[in-house]
Amino acid sequence: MKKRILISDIAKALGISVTTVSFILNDKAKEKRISEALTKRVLDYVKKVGYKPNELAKSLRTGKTKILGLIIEDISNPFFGNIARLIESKVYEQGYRIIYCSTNNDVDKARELIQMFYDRQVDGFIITPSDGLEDTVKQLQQSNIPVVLFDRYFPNLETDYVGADNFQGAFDATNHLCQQGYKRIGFVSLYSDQTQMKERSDGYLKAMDNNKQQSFIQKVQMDASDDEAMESLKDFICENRLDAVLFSTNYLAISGLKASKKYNFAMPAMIAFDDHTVFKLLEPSITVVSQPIKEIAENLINILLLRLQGKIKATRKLVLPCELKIRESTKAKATL
Amino acid sequence: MKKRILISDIAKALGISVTTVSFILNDKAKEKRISEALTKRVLDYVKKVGYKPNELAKSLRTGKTKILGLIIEDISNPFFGNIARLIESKVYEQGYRIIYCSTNNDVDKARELIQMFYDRQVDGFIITPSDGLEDTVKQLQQSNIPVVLFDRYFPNLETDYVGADNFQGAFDATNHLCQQGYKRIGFVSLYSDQTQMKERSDGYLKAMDNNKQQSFIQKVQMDASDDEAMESLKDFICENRLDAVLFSTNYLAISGLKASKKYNFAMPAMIAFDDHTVFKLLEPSITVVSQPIKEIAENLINILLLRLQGKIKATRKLVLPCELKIRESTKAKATL
DNA sequence: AAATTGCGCTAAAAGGTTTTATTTACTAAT
DNA sequence: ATTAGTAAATAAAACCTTTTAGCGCAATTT
Repeated sequence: MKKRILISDIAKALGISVTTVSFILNDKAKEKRISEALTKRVLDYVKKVGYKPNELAKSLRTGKTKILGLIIEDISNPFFGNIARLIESKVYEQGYRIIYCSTNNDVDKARELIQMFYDRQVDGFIITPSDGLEDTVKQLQQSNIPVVLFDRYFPNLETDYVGADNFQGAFDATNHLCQQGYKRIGFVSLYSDQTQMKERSDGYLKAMDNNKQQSFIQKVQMDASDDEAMESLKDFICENRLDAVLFSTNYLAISGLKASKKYNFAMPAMIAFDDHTVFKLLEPSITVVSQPIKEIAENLINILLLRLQGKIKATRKLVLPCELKIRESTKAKATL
Repeated sequence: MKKRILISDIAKALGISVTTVSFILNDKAKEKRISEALTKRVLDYVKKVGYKPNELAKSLRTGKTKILGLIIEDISNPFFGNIARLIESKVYEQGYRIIYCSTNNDVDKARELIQMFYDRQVDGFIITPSDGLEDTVKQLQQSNIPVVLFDRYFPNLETDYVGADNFQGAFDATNHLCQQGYKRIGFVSLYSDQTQMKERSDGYLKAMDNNKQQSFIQKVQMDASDDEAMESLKDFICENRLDAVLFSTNYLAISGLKASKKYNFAMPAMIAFDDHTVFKLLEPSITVVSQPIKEIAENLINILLLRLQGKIKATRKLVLPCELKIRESTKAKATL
């Protein structure tokens, strides 16, 4: 690791040209009809001295960096953290690297990050777009740089996308609550136009309609503090005398649980969207709608890699099924 | 964002040389005695056309990438996830970017990642070193590239380091358990030579000695599956009839909690090292030794930046105090 | 009058690759 | 004996910056 050795050093040492070495190193020996003897000689020498090409110079010349930009909402949320980890290792096997950043749902920050990654010439993007990022994504597409969205998308923009079946997930969860005999089932969501929220909301409403039940919906500001969220959740649950709640995200569910502790009211039956370590451990354990994290990560990478290789033209939208993991928090309501 | 504009385009458009533009863009206008009029003219034009230099070319020339490598144990552990997020935003303000990767405590992977980052010419490293990484870190130092370790360090290697006062944290926690009247206090750790584990273990032992109590120690294999960990924890707690346990990491504590649920035994009084969302929510809530995450992140960055600017020579080792957050899991034991 | 200094700017090298276009030295065919 | 063709390798351009060294001129100093 002491002093970097260059391709020209190798050429000099072996008494051949830089070009030849480069061809051999880039697996173009056959194509360029370099003799097998020389190929072997070069390869052996390169291995012996441990030469590693300067990736910067390589990227400058080729225009490819082999780095992908991952723009997610919040790396400290286990849902995103786990996806990030899976993506990271998947991509790693393919010789690509990840640069990631969290936007915390701030459009301006998202725009800045994307610009920064663009300046660094990442080869492609995986983005959980925040509200208002449509233009930026469009610009990327126009610059001909592959983008795959996940978790949510823009209805008016043709993009690759991988996500869970939010409608079905919320629908199943709500149905499950109905079947268990709950009568006053609330839904907690965010003030946001993001598609995944809309879909979950639609799933809840559809199931409520099917079961001929009155619906209760509470939205929380995206930038609300934990305390604000807790207070409004307390009011929502208590004032409406809800006997069950579907939370549209795991952190909303956690705010709800904290609220029940802080304000000392009994949490009714509940289901959270997205699993979390907490939920299995609590007493009672919490029923969740679980997204297929692994499949999401795999498909994101696959689609992005295919794009990078120019192997697909039409945009791909992939919607993967959620799984309802039934735990103790939704046991059947004692019938009167 | 359509077609990249180059510095030469600007020079041509304004009828001046590339050099001049470069000087102005790099704040060397005064130093190089470029006239104010011209400086302004260039700056205005650059802003107008939205020119952004090609960072690759810049890095190739200067040898600086303004990218820092962050090598952590596991991005999906909230302790590391939170540190990563804090580091990310801190560093961002200073014009640096982060590339991160998780090692999952695998030395070989760690070595490979570091090599990869080195090849990409990151300007500096922040590393949670896994066992056996000493040589690699030493090589980096010899290559004159700044490295700051955190969470753990190598006693025989002079390096910058930021971490928590693990000894004191474990000592205080153990003392607290003693004061609450517990008599059979166990300590759960890992088979690992990492310093933070040793220090926590020492803190526990010292406190037990001071209180003239028998100590119980159980170690878990680092690569143990969740089930294996759970089983050995069950045995440890039940067979020794422990009335209190200090867990040396948050995920060990979580395994313990899962075990108590799975094997249906009552979890005795407990304290976990490192906080976790779960712990506040559980019934009873869990007392923790909490590391000063924010201070750790800030100091890591500060030290690394000072190094990068060549402003410090002597190595800095910073040990920050932990805080014992007392919750319900360690209420006083009913005296007989 | 000659030498030095200061000013405002620039040509060209350097950084380390990949890739295009070409050369050289053969062999085979006319 | 010349031409054509091909295998094996290479020189040089290109990628886009930063930075070194220096130019031409006017003003000042010796």
